[in-house]
Amino acid sequence: MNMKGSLPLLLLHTLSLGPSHGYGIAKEIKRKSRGVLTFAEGTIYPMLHDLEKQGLIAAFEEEVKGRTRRYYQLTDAGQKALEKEQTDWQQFSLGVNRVLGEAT
Amino acid sequence: MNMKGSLPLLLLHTLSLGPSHGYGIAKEIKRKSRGVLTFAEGTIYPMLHDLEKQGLIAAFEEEVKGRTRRYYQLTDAGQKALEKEQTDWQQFSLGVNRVLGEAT
DNA sequence: TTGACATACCTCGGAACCCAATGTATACTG
DNA sequence: CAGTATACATTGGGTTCCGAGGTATGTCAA
Repeated sequence: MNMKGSLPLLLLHTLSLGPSHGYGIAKEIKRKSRGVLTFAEGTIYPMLHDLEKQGLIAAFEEEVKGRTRRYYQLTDAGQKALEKEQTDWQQFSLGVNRVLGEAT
Repeated sequence: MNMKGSLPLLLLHTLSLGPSHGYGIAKEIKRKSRGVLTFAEGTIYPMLHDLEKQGLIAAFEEEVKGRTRRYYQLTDAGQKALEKEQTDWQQFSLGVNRVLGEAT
């Protein structure tokens, strides 16, 4: 069980809605979580590189306003990984709530 | 924001129901979470020592069946810390679910 | 009675996750 | 023109967690 690391889940899920780039993903996650989940750039970029190395996401570069942006999109393996991460999260979250909820 | 570490929360909460010892706490958490949250002993004991050093829990030893057991109980500071951990968890959990839930 | 399994404590080394700080460079806005 | 946002990245280090290993006693079935 992976007790920690919700970042891969969040990254994968965000990319499942369409291709995006590091900076944009970070802002999306922050916005949707209403400021609760604010991952630093020093966290996002290395993790993105890691997911790419694992083949869960694929990168392509694109010129936007004279600047090269590095976009990422989910691969098939990434889609599978996302599904696993999601059930893991549900299990984990339910587990914690059960421990907190049950009196004995 | 503390993205990780649900263990202190779980430990503190378990002790808030009454004094217990490392091995027993571990089994309790596993049982209540229905096997989802199974922390290894190599995780539990060092964390217990850490919480004690922080003054959130206090230890006392007791003889049980000819064996010395090291019991822990929540201190006042530990009670406060537990409350903080609980709201942190709710925030975090809600945040993740919001990111996963919102389509855009 | 002997071997297996549960109870109960512990440490060490290392992996994974995450951040702060720092650096680079361009675009927009007042 | 200065400040802020965009956009990428790396380095060093802290925290969290686990696997593997060690020690010792109690219980129960074969």
